Amino acid sequence: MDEALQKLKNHIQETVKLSESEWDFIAPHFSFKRLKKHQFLVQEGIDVPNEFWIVNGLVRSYFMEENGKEHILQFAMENYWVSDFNAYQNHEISTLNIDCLEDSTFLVMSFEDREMMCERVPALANFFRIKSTKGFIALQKRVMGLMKDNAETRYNDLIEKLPGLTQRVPKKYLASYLGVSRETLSRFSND
Amino acid sequence: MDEALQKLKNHIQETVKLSESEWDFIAPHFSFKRLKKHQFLVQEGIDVPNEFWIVNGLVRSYFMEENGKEHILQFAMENYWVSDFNAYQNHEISTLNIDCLEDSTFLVMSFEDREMMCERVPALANFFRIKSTKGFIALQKRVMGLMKDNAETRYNDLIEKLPGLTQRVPKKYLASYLGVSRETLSRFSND
DNA sequence: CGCGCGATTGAGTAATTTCAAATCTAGTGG
DNA sequence: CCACTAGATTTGAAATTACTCAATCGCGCG
Repeated sequence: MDEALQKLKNHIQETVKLSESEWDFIAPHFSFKRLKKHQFLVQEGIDVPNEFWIVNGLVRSYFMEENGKEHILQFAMENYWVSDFNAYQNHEISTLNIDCLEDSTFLVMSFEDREMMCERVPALANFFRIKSTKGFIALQKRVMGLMKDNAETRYNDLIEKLPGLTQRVPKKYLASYLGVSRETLSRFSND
Repeated sequence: MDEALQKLKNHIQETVKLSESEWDFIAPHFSFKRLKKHQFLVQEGIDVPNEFWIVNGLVRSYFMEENGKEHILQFAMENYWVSDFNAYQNHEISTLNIDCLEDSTFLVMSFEDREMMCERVPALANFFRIKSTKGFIALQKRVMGLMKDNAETRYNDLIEKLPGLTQRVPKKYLASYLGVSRETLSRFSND
């Protein structure tokens, strides 16, 4: 836990400066969570009072169609912030599932604490502002890829952006993230 | 200009509280810009020192493939913030074009001013933090739509989300936004 | 040893694209 | 105000691409 908090402190300070007193104010509002592979961080149909910073491990967030088809929205690992941000921000029930692809550990922050801390610690508001902006930019690139590139190009971009992911997750998950059937992925992924 | 600034003040205050002195500090850092239909706000290959708040009008941001195909990333109108946020945030040259689909007016803010104002006026940092988060959520819904829905469903969702857009822009632009050919759009859009 | 999950391969099908041509429409200049 | 033209839309048909369904293969683990 203490080690995790120290990592988080470093993570935040890569983006903004935090005084010791600011950090001492913030730190107690995080709790620690440990999950095993296949356990859920967020489940469809349930409230989402928290967002999570991944200390260690690997998760996927995905949604299901009525017919049962799964679509992976994101893979997230060490240093990523994850949640169903729509449900979290707007106090709705989740439409996403987030489960662990590996044993994972998290620091947990509630919505109320986040808003309160952002009011009290401007540097933290700036931190999340910049993080959100970068998240927005990353998603925009994803949309551009979906519109411009075929599945094979998107596959190559993915393994370039997250090398090692291929070794950590079954290919069917990569297909689900890329938006193609496993069969199609299988036909052009030659390794 | 003054009228535009007043509108912006209201817009910001829908999300956060701003004192009069805070507003008086912020307001002078915006400039006013007026463009006619077909003129460009942002152009591919050029620096993007500014982001823009749309006072009035309608723009599209789009990117081009090497082969010349255009893909519309966003339609933006009154009250929207637009820019090539990737280029703007990371001081890169633009990969996007943004042009006016109607005569439009804007309030202009530079990157340096934004960062400086967010440091000095925490409420503004919170404003942009929340705006970014909502933008992220909206984009995520777009990605989900692209993965889950066929073009016809995406079309219906679009005209539901932005009614009136159909009357304001040629259908080929809607097709470009949706990620289908105009011919395909034509075959299911019956009005 | 065999079960089960994941990956691959094949064949047929569905959806969308591309190319081409015809039709319609709105804005411009005379 | 009208005629004209460029742009926008529609329609048809062929070609492409990815999907689904089905069968098989491969491998790790109990």
